[in-house]
Amino acid sequence: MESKHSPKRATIGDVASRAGVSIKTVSRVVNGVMTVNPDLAARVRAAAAELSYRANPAAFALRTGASFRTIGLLIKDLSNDFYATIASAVADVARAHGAQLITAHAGENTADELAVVRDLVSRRLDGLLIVPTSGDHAALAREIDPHIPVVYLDRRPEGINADSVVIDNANGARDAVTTLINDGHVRIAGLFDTLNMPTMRERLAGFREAFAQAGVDHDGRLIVTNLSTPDSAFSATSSMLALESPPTAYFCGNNRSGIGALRALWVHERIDPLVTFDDFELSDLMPRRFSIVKYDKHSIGRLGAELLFRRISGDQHEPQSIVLPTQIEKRGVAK
Amino acid sequence: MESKHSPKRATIGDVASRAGVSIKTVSRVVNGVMTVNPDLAARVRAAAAELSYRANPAAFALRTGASFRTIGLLIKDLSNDFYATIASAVADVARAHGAQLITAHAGENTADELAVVRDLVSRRLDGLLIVPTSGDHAALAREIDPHIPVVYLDRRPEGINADSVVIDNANGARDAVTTLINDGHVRIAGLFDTLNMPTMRERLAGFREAFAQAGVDHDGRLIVTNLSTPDSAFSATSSMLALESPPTAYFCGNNRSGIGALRALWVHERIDPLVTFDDFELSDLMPRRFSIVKYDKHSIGRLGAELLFRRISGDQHEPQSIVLPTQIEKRGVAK
DNA sequence: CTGAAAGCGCTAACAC
DNA sequence: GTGTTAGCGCTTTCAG
Repeated sequence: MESKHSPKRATIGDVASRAGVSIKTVSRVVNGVMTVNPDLAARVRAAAAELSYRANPAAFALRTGASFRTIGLLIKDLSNDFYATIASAVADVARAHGAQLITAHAGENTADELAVVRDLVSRRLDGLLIVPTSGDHAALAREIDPHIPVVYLDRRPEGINADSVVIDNANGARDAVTTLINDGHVRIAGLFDTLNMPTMRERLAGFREAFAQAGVDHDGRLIVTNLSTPDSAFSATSSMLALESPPTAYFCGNNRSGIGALRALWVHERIDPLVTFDDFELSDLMPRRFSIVKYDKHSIGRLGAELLFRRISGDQHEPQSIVLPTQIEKRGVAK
Repeated sequence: MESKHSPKRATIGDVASRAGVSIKTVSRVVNGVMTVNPDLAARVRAAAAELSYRANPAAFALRTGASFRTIGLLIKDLSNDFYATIASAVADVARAHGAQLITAHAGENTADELAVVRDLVSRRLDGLLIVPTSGDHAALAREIDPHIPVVYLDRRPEGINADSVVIDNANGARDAVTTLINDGHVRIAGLFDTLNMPTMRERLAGFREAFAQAGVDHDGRLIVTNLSTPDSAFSATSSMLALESPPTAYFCGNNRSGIGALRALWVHERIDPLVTFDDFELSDLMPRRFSIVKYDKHSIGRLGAELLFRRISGDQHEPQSIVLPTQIEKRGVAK
């Protein structure tokens, strides 16, 4: 993959001979460092412009040992709003530090993810932000050059000591379910995505903890998992509504199941209370009232990137884990 | 066991002396090129692992003239779904070509955008995808190294001859408004964002063209611009509803204004036909029927990136402009 | 204030 | 099959 467009690129030597000066003078002018005779400087600048000279970053980096001022972000998929928001925040922080951001898709399986990490590492980036897809964080860590700082996002790193920024999933779910229990609900449906995701396991754990703390028994048949789309949550909710004694309230582990459940309730003209993890666009316009467990997606990226740049500039403190709090908020409009 | 705080990075020379071979042998093993005595190869690999050796990409690039296998995407903001979808598609194409993607935010003003372009260009990326923010495309083009292929997205490049992928805005708007006219509507509201955006101007032009083609006069007072949020479109629509003779149908230039107008109609319990440019998440769940002018966001990124990689591999054809068609589709659920 | 020469880490020729 | 040497484009001593 070599870009061969037009003739050849001008080097510093070409500029020097065209300007009738030495290479070093060009270097000085280009880098704007040290004083240079204004006459010569002007000649150099003219020559550089005529040849549309651009410094070779590889040569610069090789000689000076400087980095490419680039960090990497490994996420599942940029088309997902959750990851896009994180990437946006990271890109802003990177820019503020004079760096750019490479966003890499982790792909579907662990092997792909490892290959991408390898690629990223081979580029000698200044640092890496990772939202782990595979469960094997140690395998990931093994790929990573010890010289490259890494911050893990959204999943607590397992088996390795590293910086991370995570959401307080268990407590967020527990608090939400507790509000339902306090309102007298016992038959509370729990709709979750696949438990392969650590975040989902934590939310389910919080769900159960709420009952344990309240000393209330919960009917395990009201828990459904592997709901990865609004449609599957719609079906699951519809099925539950057909039960002899249907749930009287709903807790959803993420916005996709929340949206599906909301739609089912709406279609069946039920107004049972529902609380779902995650906010989503237009949640305010949903045609019924419900609650969400909200957190600051943007902060995941921002704080993670700030942690990373602190490491990049030499911070040697013990790795820390930032846990982002959740809030319960009302959404939807009463019709 | 290697130290986690190795002060310096191992070079090929370190590996060579540790393995007791020459530098060249290490190079061969590392690059997997040419046959090497298995014994030596094993020794080299062991030494490389012990020193956790990683090739220096700057030295490699400098020596071989190879690129960093990186393309750039300049967009306004990754937190916007439109751009995130494009970025996602581009990232996938890049990956398929063994490259990674730097996504850069253009910032608020033209100066920022130029600075970012300069940064990107100075990195000698293999190619650049640009969604221009400022109107001055020529100024952008002037910053760009002639060796770097560029593809413009979503806005037709003005004053320069370059590849581009754009949406058929004018025809999409015209067709949509024509359906309303054909249904007998004359007092059709037109809600648009700022006309500083070329896309918005094209959609407004299409709006007007529909009337011209139908030979119908349109009341210009029903056109509102500078609607950048759902809230402002909500207000604008509410005001129109209070007119002596309110509009009987609505056309919205993007999903922001569409959402605001829908909400206003819903609140005021009106069921006048509405068609808006852009799809949006949950459009299927909106509590009333309406139509959208849809196009394939993903294709903007995918086709643009494919065009770019064709240039990168040496395609010298005349620049081409791909115009993506639009479709009118039904959305929302009848209550 | 400017120039000549050395060398960053690596690979491409060419020797052995 | 393996080692030696030169040099990619640049910055950095160190002289002039």
